[in-house]
Amino acid sequence: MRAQAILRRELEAETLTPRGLTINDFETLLHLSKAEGQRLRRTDLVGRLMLTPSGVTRLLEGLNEAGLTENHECDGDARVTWAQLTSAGAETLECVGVNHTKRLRSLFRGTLSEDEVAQLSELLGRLPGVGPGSCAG
Amino acid sequence: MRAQAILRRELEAETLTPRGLTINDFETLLHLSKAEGQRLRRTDLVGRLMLTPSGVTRLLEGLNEAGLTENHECDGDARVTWAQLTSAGAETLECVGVNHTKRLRSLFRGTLSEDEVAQLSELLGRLPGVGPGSCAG
DNA sequence: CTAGAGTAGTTGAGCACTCAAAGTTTACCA
DNA sequence: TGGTAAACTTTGAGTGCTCAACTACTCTAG
Repeated sequence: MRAQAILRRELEAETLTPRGLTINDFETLLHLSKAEGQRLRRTDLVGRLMLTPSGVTRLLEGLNEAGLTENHECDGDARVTWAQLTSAGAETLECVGVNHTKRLRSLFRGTLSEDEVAQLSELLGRLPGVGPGSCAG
Repeated sequence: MRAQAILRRELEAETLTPRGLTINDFETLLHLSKAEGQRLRRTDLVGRLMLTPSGVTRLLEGLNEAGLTENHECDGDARVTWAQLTSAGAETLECVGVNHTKRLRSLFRGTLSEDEVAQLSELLGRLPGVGPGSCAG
């Protein structure tokens, strides 16, 4: 638990904070960019980011304000509002993402081999309440 | 990173929150109980809990208020104030600790074998910025 | 013995999140 | 068809932490 806290902080400071982004901001952009139509419902993000619904509301608030995402109504279900990646969002994701994943990899390389990373990922993935694919590497 | 977040929340809700404790409260008590004289300096806790000095100040504020720890001056260095475990603190640690570690173990058992836990711990321990012994098992 | 650097700790402001409660829309079933 | 349960989301209040700036003490070198 502690390991993650410090690693997270380090990564965040490295490339994200200078652009005013948090890890969850970054991962939101990442998830959106991978999603069909580059958009996701709030509930989808709740699952993917492991936040509460209100947490997602606040997160998107900031992202919308920064122009990196947009709200879109859903025809057919007035309850849901899509979070849609804007071109500005895709752009900053590209800039940040390259540095971020580069930094991430370089942190793991040297201490952990390719196999060990896979092993770690497998073990972590088997922990209760945690499905696979919750890692943004 | 996500794995830890949800695991932490689950464990916290299980046995800690009912007593008004957070994970860090618990770990503070644990570290104090293991320390010589059952007391530690603020700086020691900064290292052990991976918090900032101000975080530790706030943490101890609550623990002191609850009567689980006490401040003690240090003869010989007026800068430091010890965080001292009280008997009430030791008592609640005992009550909570049993359930907490029991719950922790049962979460790991079934999904991870003894060897795998050791393996996971070893891999995690090699991550940069993370010394050994940062796990409160 | 004094100036500077270093160490220990606190404080105020702010942030990212949580919980509980609510509003709104949709689905299901008698 | 109407009523109730469920799904999706927001809001207000509160929490645990961080950062930056600060005070207070101690050590070391000249």
